[in-house]
Amino acid sequence: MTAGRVAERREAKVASIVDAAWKLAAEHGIAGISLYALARAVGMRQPSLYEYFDSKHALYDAMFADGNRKLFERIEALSLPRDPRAAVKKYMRTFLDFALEDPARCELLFERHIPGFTPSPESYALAEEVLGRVGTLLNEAGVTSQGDIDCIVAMVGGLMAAQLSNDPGGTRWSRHLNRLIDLYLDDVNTRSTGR
Amino acid sequence: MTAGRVAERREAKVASIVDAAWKLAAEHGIAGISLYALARAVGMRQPSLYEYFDSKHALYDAMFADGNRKLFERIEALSLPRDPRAAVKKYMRTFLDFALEDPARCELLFERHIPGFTPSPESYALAEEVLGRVGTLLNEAGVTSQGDIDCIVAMVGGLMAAQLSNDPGGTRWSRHLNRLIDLYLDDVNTRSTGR
DNA sequence: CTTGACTTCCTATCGTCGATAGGTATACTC
DNA sequence: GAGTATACCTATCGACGATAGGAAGTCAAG
Repeated sequence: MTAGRVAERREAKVASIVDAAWKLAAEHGIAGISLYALARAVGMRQPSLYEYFDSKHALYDAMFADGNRKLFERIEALSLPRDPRAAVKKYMRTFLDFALEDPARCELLFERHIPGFTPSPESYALAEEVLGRVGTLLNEAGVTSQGDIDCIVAMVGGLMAAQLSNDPGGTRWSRHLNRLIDLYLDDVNTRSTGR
Repeated sequence: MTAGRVAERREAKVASIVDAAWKLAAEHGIAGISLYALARAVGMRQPSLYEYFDSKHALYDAMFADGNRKLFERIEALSLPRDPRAAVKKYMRTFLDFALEDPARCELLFERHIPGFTPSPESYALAEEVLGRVGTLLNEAGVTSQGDIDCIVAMVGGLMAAQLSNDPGGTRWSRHLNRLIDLYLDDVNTRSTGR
């Protein structure tokens, strides 16, 4: 597992390229990254990038994995309240804040903004880990059916997309998050304990 | 206003190009349209398209307007029930069905899938007409605050996006539409008639 | 320390794409 | 019938992602 100097140097370089790519994405949108500009940003010529990524999509895949890893870390660092409903709220709020703080990242991770790009199975596994936790958290809050989980996830996604495309940086949609969660969880409760 | 033979021929040609573009979009995705292929599909060479559209974005703009016009027509043809809640449901269902029946169109009209594309004010006005009707319909159903309208629109959008990207052609998310509308309208009701 | 292999970066070039320049034949107008 | 606008063409541009092939630097084995 110990990398060896070569592999270590290589990994560091890959990481620095991905970092530079995020900066360019923030400036020009996720689809606005040009390999020429990216190469110059890390002191290279464009073809040299192919030493580290087989294609532009491979770069996007690395960014996708990187973004999901950051999200996972932030969620890992969370100390969730005991109350399941409060935990769901905190989790979802953390997710929403993360998504909204970088539109370009959001486009890559949560919208299908790059024509033809599909994350590799390894990268997607990271995304599913985050989604899996939503499932268990919701379970603990009394949400057991997949349909209900789907609805809640879709609602949060809807808030995110609307916020991002109509009022980026604002809170016109995101501020409704907690209320919507309460609304839905109350309904689930009513349905399960005799209506 | 009467077109004259030249303008008439021109309009017909523009319409046929837009139609061909929708076909290509259905095949290769909205971003996968190449002007070369589009030109050949209507029996032209690529530069000749510039006789009808100043740029590719102008083509997208025409498609955006065309799509919204089709949506508006379908909504116009609707005979809405007197019951406001039923009317909202029927309207939203019509919208959702329309959105889901052509993923490529959906990407152009309701997601921001083309890097750098923003519809022209004239084209966007068509979209706002559809959105405006949602507002009045919801008003009649007792939803008066902008925040509530935002939430409902976001929820429907969330269902649409989730359905399209995770289960295109299916109903895993879209089938929850009516229930979600009921849930939210009930809540609005509870809030307004003393809680 | 030297040799040979691997790593890392380069220049040159390709094919595709959107876009422009400039020309020509057809169609309409006076 | 002459002049103009329309509608299409060929040729070419510049930007982009990608490939070919080579040169310098790094590193480990003898």
